[in-house]
Amino acid sequence: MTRKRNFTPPQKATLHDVAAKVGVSPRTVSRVVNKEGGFSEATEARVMEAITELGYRPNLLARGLITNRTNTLAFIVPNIDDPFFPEVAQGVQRASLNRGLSMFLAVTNGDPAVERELLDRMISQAIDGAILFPTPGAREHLKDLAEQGLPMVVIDDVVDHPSIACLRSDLEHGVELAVEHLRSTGRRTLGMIANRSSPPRSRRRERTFRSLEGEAAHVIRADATYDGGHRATVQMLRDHPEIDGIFAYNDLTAIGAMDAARSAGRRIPEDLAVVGCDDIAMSARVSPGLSTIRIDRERLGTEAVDLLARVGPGEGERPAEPLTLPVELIVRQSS
Amino acid sequence: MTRKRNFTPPQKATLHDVAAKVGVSPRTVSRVVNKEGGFSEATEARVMEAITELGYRPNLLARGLITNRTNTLAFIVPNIDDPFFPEVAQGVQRASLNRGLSMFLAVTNGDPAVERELLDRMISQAIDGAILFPTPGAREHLKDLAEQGLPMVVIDDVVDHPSIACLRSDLEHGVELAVEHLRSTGRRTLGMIANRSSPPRSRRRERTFRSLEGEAAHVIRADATYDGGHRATVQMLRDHPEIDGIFAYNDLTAIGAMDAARSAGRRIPEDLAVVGCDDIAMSARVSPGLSTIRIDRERLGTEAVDLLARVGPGEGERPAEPLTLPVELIVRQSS
DNA sequence: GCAGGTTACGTCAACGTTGACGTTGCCTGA
DNA sequence: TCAGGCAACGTCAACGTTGACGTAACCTGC
Repeated sequence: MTRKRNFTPPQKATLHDVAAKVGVSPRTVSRVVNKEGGFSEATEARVMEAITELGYRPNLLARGLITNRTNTLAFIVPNIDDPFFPEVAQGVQRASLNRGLSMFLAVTNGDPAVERELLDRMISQAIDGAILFPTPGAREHLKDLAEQGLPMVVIDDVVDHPSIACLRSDLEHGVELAVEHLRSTGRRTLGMIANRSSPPRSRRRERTFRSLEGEAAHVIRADATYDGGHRATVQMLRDHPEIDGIFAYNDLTAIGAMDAARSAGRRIPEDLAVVGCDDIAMSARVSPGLSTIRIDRERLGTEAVDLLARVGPGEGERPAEPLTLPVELIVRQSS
Repeated sequence: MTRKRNFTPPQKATLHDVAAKVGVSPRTVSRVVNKEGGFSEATEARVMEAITELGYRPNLLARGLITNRTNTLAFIVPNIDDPFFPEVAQGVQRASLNRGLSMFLAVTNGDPAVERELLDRMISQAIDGAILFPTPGAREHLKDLAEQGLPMVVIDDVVDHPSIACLRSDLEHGVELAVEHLRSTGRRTLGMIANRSSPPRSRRRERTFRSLEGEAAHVIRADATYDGGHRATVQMLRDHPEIDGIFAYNDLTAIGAMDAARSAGRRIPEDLAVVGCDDIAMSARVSPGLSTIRIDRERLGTEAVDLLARVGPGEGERPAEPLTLPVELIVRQSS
């Protein structure tokens, strides 16, 4: 392959270049860059000057190769169409920047194989840690990775391993609040739209709902999307027309449910009350406004980064019990 | 600092480990890993076996250090609360994965200093390229970076440099469609809510609107958010009560405008028509449904990655004219 | 006046990989 | 029969940085 590049390849400056310019050894420049100490103020000044003059930037690959740290973390989400995840990502990035970290964001579309592929690649990139909403069936794989020394934070799932920290929203309490609220407004028969692709052992909303509603609980599992909620509701209202209150896995699902219910001729909230979960921005905007369980998404992100730092290298502490963040019931017009 | 780690440090396998196990030189293993050829099938089989057995993964830092490629790109957006950007990000990631690239996502909050900081950091990480919606005043800085050899794609702005490619939606046509549509439904006085923090030379929606409406055009600049739209509308309807049609910078702004207008006692669309821009998912859900100019966000992302590959190393071609993607008018109930 | 310490450096090797180039051994054709 | 070529390796250095260690000069206290 012929190289047709005709402008000067803009050689990046290295420690050596800076050192040569100042007349010291690269090691001394390195010391200045990393503020290790062991240099005079005069030297420091001259080095700093040369650095700005040459536009020197440390090569993080070389540094990472030897220190085994890259100041980089991965944040892995099942999807990005649901505004919930970008908002958590916002929190993750903010907290990362505060700690001098960069964030890789990746989307799995709920596919464990994709998750695996992404994590493998991230490991090759020598990330310092990963924060993720695990896909179903990922537990063993995650333990493998942890075994290889990758610090991780899993959100809304529990994996028992010394270098995996767990972070959760208090969904159990959220579901209680939702059901209690629906009951208190006189609803007699409740249905729930659960998430088809939740990891089986972490169907916490569904489990709590069932425990509150008993054996006859009406639960349909659907995709955690607008369409999933729509379709599930059509079926639910057809099979059990007596249902007059729905708790949905998340707000997108709930909004789909509301639209489906109205198409089926139900008035909201008169004939059917709907409560969602997350409190995405959209929920306050739809009509009628969607009642929901609010999760503090920004905080979820920042806490995840904090936790990750705590399971990271240098900290021998075993991560404590899963950290649980509180939730809040927001009542709007849909219930 | 004392090391209290008590489980075996999970030494990652290297080329040397694999080589030792198989009884060949690391160079041969490298050849197999990279499918360079120059090895027998028997050797390949034994190497592959050892690789899976040891769980060997190439160290991308070491590889990048020598090849100067990391198969990594940065995608930099002004914010992530506006669903528009995550959806573009989705496209970017999908296209990236197809090409074997990883994506760094970063959010600037519209601050040029943050953008600069982020890009600098990315460069230190030796990314292969960057895709970004530039912040105002970033042009010179971007040229600096391009000069240092970073391939870039800027979206919805134009920067003239051989290693910067430009990608745009046909917003001019979009604005024409919107204004034409509002006029054709009988609106007499139009207002526009523009984006306060657009780079001055790329206020394309605003410029087109002004060129269509003439000198007396009613334009207010606001933050490109729900609240920005809300506030701008309050002011606009107070100062110019005769306005009966609004074109907003984006859908979030438009939805804010609708809410503000209704609070001010206007019926939509009877008293005031509103048209947005983007067609985010929310726009079909709000009530009344928001008419808007649809931008194919996924495609924007994938085209950006394609373009980036074309300005990347090895391709001597100067990027052609800015690539322009078509837009589409979606009429709903708000107009 | 000198042991001992401190400050401000320098030297060297190593991190894991690949580019450039060298070296076998076998096959081929005239 | 042997020059020439090719397949299948191996060797060595380099990428840019930092950890470990060495050292010269100077200071300190007694």
